[in-house]
Amino acid sequence: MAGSIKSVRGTRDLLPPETETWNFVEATVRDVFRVYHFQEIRTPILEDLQLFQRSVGEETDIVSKEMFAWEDRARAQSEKGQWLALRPENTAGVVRAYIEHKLWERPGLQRFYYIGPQFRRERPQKGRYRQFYQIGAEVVGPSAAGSESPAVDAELLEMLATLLDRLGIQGWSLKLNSVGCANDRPIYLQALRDALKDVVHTMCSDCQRRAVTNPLRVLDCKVPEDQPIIEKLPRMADYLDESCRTHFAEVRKILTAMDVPFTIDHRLVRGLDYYTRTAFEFTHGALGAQNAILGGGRYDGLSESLGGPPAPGIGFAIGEDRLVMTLQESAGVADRPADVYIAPLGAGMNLHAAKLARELRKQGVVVIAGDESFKLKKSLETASKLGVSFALILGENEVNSGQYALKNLSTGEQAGVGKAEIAGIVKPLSAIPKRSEGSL
RNA sequence: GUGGGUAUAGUUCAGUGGCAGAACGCCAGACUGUGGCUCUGGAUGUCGUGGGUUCGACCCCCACUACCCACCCCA
Repeated sequence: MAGSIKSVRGTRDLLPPETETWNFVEATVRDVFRVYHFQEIRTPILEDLQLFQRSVGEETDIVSKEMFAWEDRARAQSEKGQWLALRPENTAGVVRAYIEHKLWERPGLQRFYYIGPQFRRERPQKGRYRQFYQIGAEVVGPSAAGSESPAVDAELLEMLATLLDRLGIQGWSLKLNSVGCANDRPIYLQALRDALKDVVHTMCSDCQRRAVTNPLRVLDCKVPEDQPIIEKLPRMADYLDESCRTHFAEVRKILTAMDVPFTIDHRLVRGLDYYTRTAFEFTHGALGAQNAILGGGRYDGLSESLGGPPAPGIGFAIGEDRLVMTLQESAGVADRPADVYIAPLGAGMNLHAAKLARELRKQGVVVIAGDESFKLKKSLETASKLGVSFALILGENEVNSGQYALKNLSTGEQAGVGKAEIAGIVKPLSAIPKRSEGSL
C-alpha cells in the first residue's frame, strides 16, 4: 500500500501466535521470581535526561549517541523546557524510585523486578531493535540490610539459572568477572593504559580508538590478531583490593555449592559506568552476533551518584526479544485453538448461540461462534481450519429438543448432548489446573 | 555512524526490454443440516519511491527510502 503508515524504524508488531511465547516467558518469570520474593515495580518510560547522564554515564555510547531525548516545552514562559528521554534501560529508574520514595525506610532488602520496553536509537539488526523489551530485577538496600553480601549476588545468579532451565533454554553459559570498585579500578586502569602504550600501535584500528576512549573495551576485542596481545595485558583480578577479592571468592564458592555452572572470564566488561565488583553475562549460541541474552552486575555507588544515600545493589536485564528468539529456535510456535466452535444455523440462531456461548465461557470453555448466515459446510470448514476440536451445531432442532449436536472434528463422531454436559466433553484436561496457563 | 545484501499477490519466492507468474493462503461452488481429501472457478499487485535511457522499463542506469545481515555497541 503506497502512502500507508508503517511501524517506525526499529520497532515491530508482535502478532499471535508469537505473543503466546511472550506470555509464556512472562508468566514463567513471574512464577520463578515470586518464590525469591521479588515484587514487580513499574517505573515511567519517560524520565529526566539527567537521570541517565548521571547513572549510565555521559561518555557511554548509550547516552552519548543512542538516546531518544528532546527538550520538552516549558511550562511557563519564564521557565526553560525540561530535557526528557525515553529510558534506554531500567536500573536507573528503579534506583531513582528507591530514592524518591525513601524505600530504605522499608524493612530489609528491596527486591524488585520489571518487564517493559526500553529504547535505544541504534541501527537495527538481528536481536536488536530500537524499542526492545527487558525483564530485569534489582536488589537494593542499606548495607545494614545485607545488600553488599556476596550471598545476594549468588542468589540472583542462581535464580537466573533456575529461570532459564524452567523456560527450557538449553546450552546457556554464565560468564563471571569482577570489575573492581572505586578503590581499585583507577589503579587497574592506569596499569592497563601503561601496558597498552607500548603495544597499541600494533593492534586493530578499533582498539587504538578504544585505548583512548575506554581502555576496558580493548579486552572485548574479537580481532584474531589482537588476541595474543590481549592475553598478556594485566588482569583486573590481580588488582582487586582485599575486600573485592574476598567478595568475589565468596560468590564463586556459593555458586559452586549450589551447582550453578559458570566460567570466569577475565575479559568480561560492561558498557555502563555504574557497574562495580560482580559482573556477569549469560550467552547463548544461535543468536547471531547478539549472543548475550542477559547481563548485569553490582552497582554499589549508583544511589550516591543520583543524590541518594549509600544503597549498594545488584541487578540484571534480560533481552526478552532475544530470549523469545532462542526459545523459538528449539520449539516452534503453534496457535492455541479454541475448545469449541458454535455453528448457528438459520435465522434467529445468533441469539441462541450468544446465550450458549456465555454459559460455556462462564465454565471456562474457550468458545468461538460463527454466524447464522453461514452455511453449515462453511462453519465446519472454518472450525477445522482453526484447529478447534469440537463443533456444536445450533439450529432449530437443537433449540426445540435441548439436545445439541456436538461433533468431534478429529474423529467425525457426532452425538446429541444436553447443555450441562458440553463443558465436560469439550474442555481439554490440560485446562483444568489453574496455574498452567501459557504452556508451549 | 560504516560496509554488504534485498525490495514482485496476504505469505514464501520465480520471472522476461514487448499482455504480471507459481506454490501456499483467502473467497465461492460441486442438488438446500455435515468439515478435513479431491475437483472447478474467482479475487488480490501503482512489480518499494522518484527520476533517467528507450518506440516501449517490473527488467538497464542514477538517486532516495525501507528491511535484513555484519561492524560498532549492548539486552
